[in-house]
Amino acid sequence: MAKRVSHKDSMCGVARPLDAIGDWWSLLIIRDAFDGLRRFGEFQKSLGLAKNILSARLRNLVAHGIMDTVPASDGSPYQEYVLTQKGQGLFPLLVALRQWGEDFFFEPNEPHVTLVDRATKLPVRRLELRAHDGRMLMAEDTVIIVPPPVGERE
Amino acid sequence: MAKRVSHKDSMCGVARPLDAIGDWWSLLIIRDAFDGLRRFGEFQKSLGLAKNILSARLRNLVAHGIMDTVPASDGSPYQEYVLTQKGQGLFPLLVALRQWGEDFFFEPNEPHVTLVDRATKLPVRRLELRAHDGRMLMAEDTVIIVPPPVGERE
DNA sequence: AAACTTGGTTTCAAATTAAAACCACGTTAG
DNA sequence: CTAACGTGGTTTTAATTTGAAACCAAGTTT
Repeated sequence: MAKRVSHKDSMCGVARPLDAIGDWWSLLIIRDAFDGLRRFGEFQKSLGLAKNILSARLRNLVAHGIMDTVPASDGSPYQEYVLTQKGQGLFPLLVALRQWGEDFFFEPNEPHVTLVDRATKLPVRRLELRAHDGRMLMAEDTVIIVPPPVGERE
Repeated sequence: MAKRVSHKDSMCGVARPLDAIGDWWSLLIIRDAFDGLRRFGEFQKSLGLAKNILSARLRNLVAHGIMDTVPASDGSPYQEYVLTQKGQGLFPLLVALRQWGEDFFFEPNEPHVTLVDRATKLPVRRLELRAHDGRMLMAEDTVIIVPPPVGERE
């Protein structure tokens, strides 16, 4: 899980994150964490994956600073897994994934769970990419630029 | 790659998409496609992955309707791989991944590539989740709701 | 003290991934 | 015409990962 440093030595801004969460289960674990699950057993029951795999994934997430272990909140002698700030930073990604799923993986009238504003119970807005000045941007309206070589930055 | 139907029979709005793009390489291929790459060889050179794996991934992406093959645009007798509408729908997710990467995978002053508005060359805005009425929402301000059972929807 | 629960680790078979060799087709060079 | 070459793969084979199931340890309940 660690040695995917591609031929280009330093990994780019997309590849680096993927190294931390780029497998099937990790994002599902994180989603469950956002839904309030904290205990090993809860994750396992919710996801139905083998315990050794869950164990490895949680260890990996903790190693990457995405989750953290804390002593159990109730009296029990076990630990719980909670999202760090870094982990919570994945919320928009999860929303993007969900919205894409809604758009393309469900029949027009197929029912599916919805993410709603807790206060109003209304569905959240669609994520949209905007320019600095607020214009909406499509993929074609953007470019990737590489940073100027060191020494040339003011 | 197909048989991950978890214990719960029908997969949720997060798991379904992950079945299509939930591996390390697929998203990198898609990002390269957004960057304008189209040919087998271009992807392989850019990503440095084994040809059989690239072949399998492209086949999978095409099978999921995320990419499509078209006859080569120049005269060459080969085909090219282009993003479908569904594939282009992944742009926000890619932006989310990139922004998260920038936030947590680079040192404060470490240079990294940036996504900018093609027109102004200014960095794009941060993706933000907003309520129906435009309020910004944090993860804790949202809930997942399940659709009402069939027959109870007006 | 026997059984049970929780949270794992170990073992081992099966599936996936990766590297490398091979191959087919069309183009270019001699 | 034929040999070498570039592109876009497939096949073969070995290494790595995954997953199911068994096992285990510590603490709790009966």
